[in-house]
Amino acid sequence: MPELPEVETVVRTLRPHVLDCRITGARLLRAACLHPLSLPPACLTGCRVTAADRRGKLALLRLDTAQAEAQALRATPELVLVAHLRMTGSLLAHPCATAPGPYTRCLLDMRGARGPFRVFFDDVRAFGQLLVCAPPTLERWPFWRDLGPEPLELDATALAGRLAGRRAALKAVLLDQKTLAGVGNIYADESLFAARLDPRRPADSLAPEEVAALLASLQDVLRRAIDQCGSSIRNYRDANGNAGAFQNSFAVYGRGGKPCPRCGRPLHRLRVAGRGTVCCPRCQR
DNA sequence: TCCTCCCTGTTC
DNA sequence: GAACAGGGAGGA
Repeated sequence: MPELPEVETVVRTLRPHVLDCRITGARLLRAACLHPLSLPPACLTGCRVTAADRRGKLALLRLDTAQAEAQALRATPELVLVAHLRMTGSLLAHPCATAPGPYTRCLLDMRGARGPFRVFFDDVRAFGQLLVCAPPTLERWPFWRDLGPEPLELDATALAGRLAGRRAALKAVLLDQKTLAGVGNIYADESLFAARLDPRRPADSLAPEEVAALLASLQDVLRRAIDQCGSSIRNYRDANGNAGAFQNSFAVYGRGGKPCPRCGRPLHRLRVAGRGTVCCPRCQR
């Protein structure tokens, strides 16, 4: 399930493939995977990739339209291709002859200095979405507009401000992309364990030193996960098809019933904010 | 603020 | 053959 570290890894591994390359064709294989605000992917033909970025759990390709085949687009200097991978989405670079698989939802034919190749948007569960649009349209997308700050570019004072007045469970507030952009179930559970905080605590009940501990734990977990190229639970892969390794470092996620790494007592499995949650009732308060 | 739904492969 | 995985939209 691609969260911030997985999307960061996808973007880092995709960037060397696509940067400065031209899109020579685009095929949408499943219409439902296109965001309602999106232009048809075919309009990307002729565009050149100028950047590959990440915002929260979103992967973004920025495109120069100067040589777009669709004449109308040349009035717009830039397009963006936004991919939300949700649960099982992936962006994969393949040789140009590779045929789409059963779960390929969109494919881009590209050409760069090293010749032609393809990028697949694969997604087993079909929860993921693609959005092709001009930057002003992005600002009309409420999810984008309301995204909270990047957790790796935040200080404790700012986090405290974002938790203030939020009476919902701490974990629910961390998963809310308006609070912070990019935290999902894995890294919420792992950082709450590292910070010794009960996921059910009201978010606005944290003392300043607890907020500081939470931010330090979250940033540490995210940085370590990025260093390990993310977590491969089921089918997460980077743009080269390689798995991550951070799943081998989980303290609590997916370890309900197993001994707490800190106190040795069994980890509890519960449901918080409608999500499976693992925590240690003794170590997390 | 919380619940249900979407989607499909895997596990029980 | 049901339960489960879960991010986000939409509704209660």
